[in-house]
Amino acid sequence: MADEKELRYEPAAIEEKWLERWAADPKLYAAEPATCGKPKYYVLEMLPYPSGQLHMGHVRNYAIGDALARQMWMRGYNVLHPMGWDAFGLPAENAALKNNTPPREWTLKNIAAMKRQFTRLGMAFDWANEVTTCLPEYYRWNQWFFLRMFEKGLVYRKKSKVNWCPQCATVLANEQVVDGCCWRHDDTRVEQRDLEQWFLRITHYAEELLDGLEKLDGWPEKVRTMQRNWIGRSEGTEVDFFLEESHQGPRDQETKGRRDQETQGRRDQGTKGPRDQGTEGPRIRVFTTRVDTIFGATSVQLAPEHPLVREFAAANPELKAQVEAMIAQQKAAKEAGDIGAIEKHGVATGHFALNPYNGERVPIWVANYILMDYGTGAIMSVPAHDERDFEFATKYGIEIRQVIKPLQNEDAAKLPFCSEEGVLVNSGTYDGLTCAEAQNQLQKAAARKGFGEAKVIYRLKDWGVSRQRYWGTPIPMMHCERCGLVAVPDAQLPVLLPDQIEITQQGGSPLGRVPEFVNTACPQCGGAARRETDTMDTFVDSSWYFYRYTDARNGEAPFDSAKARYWFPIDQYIGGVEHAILHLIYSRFWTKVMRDLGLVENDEPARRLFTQGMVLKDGAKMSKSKGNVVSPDEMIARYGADAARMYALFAAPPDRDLDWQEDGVAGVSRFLGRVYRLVVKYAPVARMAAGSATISAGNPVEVQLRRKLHQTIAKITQDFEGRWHFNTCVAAIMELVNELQGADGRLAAGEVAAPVVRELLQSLVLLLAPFAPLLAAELWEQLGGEGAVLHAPWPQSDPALAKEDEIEIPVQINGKLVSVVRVAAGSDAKTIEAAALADAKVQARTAGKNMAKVIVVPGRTVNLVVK
RNA sequence: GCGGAAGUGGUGAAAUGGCAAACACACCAGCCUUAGGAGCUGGCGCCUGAAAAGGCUUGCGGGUUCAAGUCCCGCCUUCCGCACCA
Repeated sequence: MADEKELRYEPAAIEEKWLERWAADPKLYAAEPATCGKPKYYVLEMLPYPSGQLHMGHVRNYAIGDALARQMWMRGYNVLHPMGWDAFGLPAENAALKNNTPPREWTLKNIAAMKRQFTRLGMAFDWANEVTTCLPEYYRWNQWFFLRMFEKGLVYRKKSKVNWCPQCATVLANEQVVDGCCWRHDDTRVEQRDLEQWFLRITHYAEELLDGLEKLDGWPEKVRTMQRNWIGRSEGTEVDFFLEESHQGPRDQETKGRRDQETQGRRDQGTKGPRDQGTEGPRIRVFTTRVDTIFGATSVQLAPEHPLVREFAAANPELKAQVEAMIAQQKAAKEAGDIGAIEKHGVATGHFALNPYNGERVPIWVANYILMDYGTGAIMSVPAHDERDFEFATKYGIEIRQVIKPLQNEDAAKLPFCSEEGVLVNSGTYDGLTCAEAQNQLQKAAARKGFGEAKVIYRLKDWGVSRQRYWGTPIPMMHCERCGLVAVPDAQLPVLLPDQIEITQQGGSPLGRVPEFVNTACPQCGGAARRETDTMDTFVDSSWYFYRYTDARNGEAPFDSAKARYWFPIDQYIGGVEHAILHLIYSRFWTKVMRDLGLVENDEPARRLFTQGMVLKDGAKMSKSKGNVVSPDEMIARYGADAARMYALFAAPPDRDLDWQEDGVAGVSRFLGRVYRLVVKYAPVARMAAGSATISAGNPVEVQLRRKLHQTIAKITQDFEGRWHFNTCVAAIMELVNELQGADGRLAAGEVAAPVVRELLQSLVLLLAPFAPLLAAELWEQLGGEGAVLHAPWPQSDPALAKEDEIEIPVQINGKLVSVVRVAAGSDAKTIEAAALADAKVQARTAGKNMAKVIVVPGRTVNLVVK
């Protein structure tokens, strides 16, 4: 036996030794071809942005995935566990500005640095299929997909209001705007500008993206809910209100509007149908989910940007000024991020519209709470049955007419009444119908008479992919003076991003300032053409990178469909919840497009999704400005990679936020030291048993130690399959080690047979391997284990050995714990009851009392109900 | 406002409706020593008590149950997402 005093756990020495060996064996983590005969398992962690430094969030994310990948290898799966770099994006340009380093150089340098960190952490990645999104061999396929989508009509160009960050000098997606500020610059307000933009028609798949969520039961409910809300499906009706032709000049709008309602409102309903007036004339289309309340519509409200408003304003300078003020105020509020807090207000236009169902004349207003980019940008206002309309009508004295009577509490008919639990009143021939019936009939009537239809609308918008930036995938289109918009032919791909470029802080696209890039020949007519200078949103890169991992060196296609068919869907995807909506919805969209192109067969990219919690320090997100950043390099230098990784798994369940405490890392490192000394101390005994030595029945120490071992195996194996509470897995390993250490004297005295020692120590090391792979590799070798620990079979729990033969049963009297009795495991209720009643403490407390009831839960508890 | 998650010792946390606080961190006491950021042993929820012992305890208030941290109802707090979505 080695002298324990001389044994010191030196993580640096052990880890470096094994990292060197692994580096010499690049095939170690390589995925095997489909023909290998093993079941496949694709485990994927979200790829990092190459900022130059891994942070603790990465360490945690990749420690989780690495543990899973390693365990699956040990369980005999063909594992694909790749890694890559989300390498396009703004920081590279910002760095270029700051340090005068070209983005490409800066990015590649960062990648090299982070790859070293990954390697130093002992991550089991298959680098043979590394993907770097900023290289032409990757981004050419972004362009290729863009062209395929263009052919399928999924790409279009539209002038639209965009969020503009003056700091980035670029367009932001809605989702990149946080509280009215840029997501990267939370002190910079986003402005609204009008630009020609490229869009991907993700809304084409809105329904499928929504329905597909039902089947994604391996995804967290939270993520599914967020996506559901993001898609925002809404069933309703579009209805045309007819525009009354008599245009009138400006006047006292408020009082006039009010008087009109009073006289009009009492008019017999339905006498003046849509056929009588204005069927052919101009209309205002509104969207409503409550067409059943249409007889209560006492005004029509338009968004300030509505085209009709512009028309009205053209002839009415006063209105024009008011609307412009409204738009300016809205814009200011949006930029300040307190839209929503803004008070509802509006202006009557002096024009009137006719309710298509009864011809009732209602005033047309412009209101600041109507959104141009949702629905039709116009609503019918029903103050009696909508809270916002109620607030507005109250403020301006617009009539509030109840047309739905509640089914319950009819007396307490407090307005606004917004529930659909009611029947129609004041609604002509529709009186008495339930809301649902009325909606149905009113829709049919509208369709029949040609002034409306049932309609489903979505909150989800098409994906604006244009960016006026340099460091991104060039959009493969050109503008020919003669032919117009022309797609770059496949044969000319990739459209290369020029290397020589001056990065400045000026607005507009940097590519526009590179004549060699911009000036080109039209592939159709050969004449002069200008290349599109927008580049693609980096979410494009991350929407399909995981397919490329299956075939990353393919020069003929984005990937080989046969390979994708084998590996997809991803069995387990792991990443931060901050990507719950954007990245994950775009990825799902891309998968569906690829399926429709015939490239893949799966409908969804990932079967299971896991979102890990954040890593905090002192209860706050780590950030440079707070000065609370913990560097992985420092942790590795002090405690070793194994300790840093294992702490990340031990400190909290993986789905919860984790507060990084260095003392905790030190504790894990001390624990690994105990394991190291224990295993090394008895390794010679274990090695003695090598070969065919069998384990005999065993003495009590052996039985007890093996029991603990097999219980631990069972617990950890189960956790990998279900809950993923790796914190309790590590705790279980600690308990096992504590038990072994407690038996140190017996082990030293040779009371435990060598084959048992071998079983105990080898199994311990195997259980440790997913969490502390470097130490496990060393100890596996010391124990004389065969081959790489990575491919050693995962230990099997023998239930017969794990079983306790005596258990403790708590005894309660009236639900209060009184005593504990020991019985043989598996005892029946009668035996347990007898043991409980025989207990001295129990007898003392029940003496002379009436036993009303005895509840025995075998293996669990006894509860005596005593009066 | 709407939706979701969470609230347990000094700290991170554990607990298929069945002994609350496993496993650690910190702290306290002791041992060892070629003095280390080492190792080993023991203690450690709160209150009363010298002790023995007893009582209390999972954000608050109710409820279901023989039995509730766990299930149900209401409330409070924190965090996250959405937010004038017609």
